[in-house]
Amino acid sequence: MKNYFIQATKEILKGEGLRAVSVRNVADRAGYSYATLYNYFKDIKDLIFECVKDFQEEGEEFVTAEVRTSTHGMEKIKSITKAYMKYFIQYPGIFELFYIEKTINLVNKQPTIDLINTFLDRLCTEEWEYLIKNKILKRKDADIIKSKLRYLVPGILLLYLTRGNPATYKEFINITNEQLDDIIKIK
Amino acid sequence: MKNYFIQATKEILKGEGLRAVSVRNVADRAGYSYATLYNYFKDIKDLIFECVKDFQEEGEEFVTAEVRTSTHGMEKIKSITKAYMKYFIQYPGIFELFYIEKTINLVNKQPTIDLINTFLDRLCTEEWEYLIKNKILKRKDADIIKSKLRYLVPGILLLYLTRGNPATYKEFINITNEQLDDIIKIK
DNA sequence: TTATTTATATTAACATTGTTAATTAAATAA
DNA sequence: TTATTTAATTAACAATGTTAATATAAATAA
Repeated sequence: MKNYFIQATKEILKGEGLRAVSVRNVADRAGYSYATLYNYFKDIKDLIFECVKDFQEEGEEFVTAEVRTSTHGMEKIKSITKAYMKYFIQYPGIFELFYIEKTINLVNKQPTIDLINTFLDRLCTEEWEYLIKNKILKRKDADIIKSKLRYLVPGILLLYLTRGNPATYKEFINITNEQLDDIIKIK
Repeated sequence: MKNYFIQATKEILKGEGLRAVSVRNVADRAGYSYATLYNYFKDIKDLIFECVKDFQEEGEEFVTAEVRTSTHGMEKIKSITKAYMKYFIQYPGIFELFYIEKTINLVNKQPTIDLINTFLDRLCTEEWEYLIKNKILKRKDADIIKSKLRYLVPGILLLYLTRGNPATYKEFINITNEQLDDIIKIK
């Protein structure tokens, strides 16, 4: 039941984006009245944030499919990161939801926020463990790179998606490659 | 005249933040009717974006004051960058305006957007020129560092301000220092 | 100075948002 | 079957942005 509303919200987020999500819009698509929604969600923000978990699973599948052919190594970290970014480029509404939308009750939704904050880290966990196990990298160095990616990746996405910087997708890809190569190369 | 509305908007942005800026709220504070506003601005977004230039000047003054005691060198680039970040931490509403608020008519406001995109670069221009002139750094290396800062800095601010990552201001400062030191050290 | 025109400001109104309270319909328990 | 509980809908309210019609102030022409 809750799920009808969540599915409808997800469709709108992926299609028209965050600003198109309204109580009435969601309810119409779900086939119920807008007031019914309040029997299942505290408010519209609550509903919107319920979508995060689903999108994480979807994003994980997307990334997994994209990097299937990559072989182990630092290059795979790079591939995962690029696939991660590609997912958000494909669905800017999901980027808004993950990184921009103000939560108001940040404390109330901490588990969801934590999920977002560790998303890329989790996608790479397996690969980091491989690299450390095979002595290609020390754990300490891995942590440094992780930390750099954690802030750089949303930064690039933010400027491209909300400020048109760089101006073209091609440049976006070039800059992404440059920056990732620089961070990821073993020193 | 236009200026009354802009001043009012700036006060609200600095105080209560972007979501508190409404046509009626601004007009009340400016001492005029809300409809009067439409004689001077196409819409509310237009008004909001008119504030950017003023905040840039204010931000520049803030940064200049903060780094007054710094001596020339890479450390000064770091100081400028930290002061830049401090300004946004002090006024999260200005960060929203600069990096988050969707413009809708992005093409229409390109000069303003360009202003934002080059803000930090411009604050550092003088110092970069000094470093290159004195052969402390090659222009090419300076450009690489500039590019890294351009994406990293908004990334750190975004995660801290909208996702509470890291959780405390102290950690935020530590991470900022770590990341800046790593980027800025001469290789 | 007075009348007319122009510029400016305000009021009223509408559509769209989120949210809540009152009402109706459906399902379950007696 | 009837009573009670649960779920869904309608109606209503306040706040938002925006526009059109009206009123007022300022400037200009007679």
